[in-house]
Amino acid sequence: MRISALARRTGVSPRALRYYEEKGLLVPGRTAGGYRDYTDEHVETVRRIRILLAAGLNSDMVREILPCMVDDGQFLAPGCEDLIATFEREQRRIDTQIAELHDVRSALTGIISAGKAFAGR
DNA sequence: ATTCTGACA
DNA sequence: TGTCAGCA
Repeated sequence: MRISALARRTGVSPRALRYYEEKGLLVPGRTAGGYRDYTDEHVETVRRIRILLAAGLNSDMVREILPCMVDDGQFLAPGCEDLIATFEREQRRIDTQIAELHDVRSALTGIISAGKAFAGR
């Protein structure tokens, strides 16, 4: 199928589909005329890409995890056990990010109270 | 009519 | 990501 068909079947825009290819996430075949040629398998791949992206992972990680996914990521494909370590690093990164957001939040709280004091004069 | 690549008031 | 250009 061509790009517009895959777009309809996945709800993903042709623009995004081409972007996934640019990032090496989705690799379609090419027709003699140079048009991208997708299969039913690609439909499933796009769904997985959406899930991973929605989880906050960047395209580099999606690229490595994609070949390790089975049944929408509930299980890991054999030979991908090493990804667990990567996921744990990801969790630690998220933890530090959460901590940073807490700091920004408190800073805003301070600014807000200062602003109210000013307006209250 | 549709897709492709490249680019961005 | 959208969108427009200039092709095929």
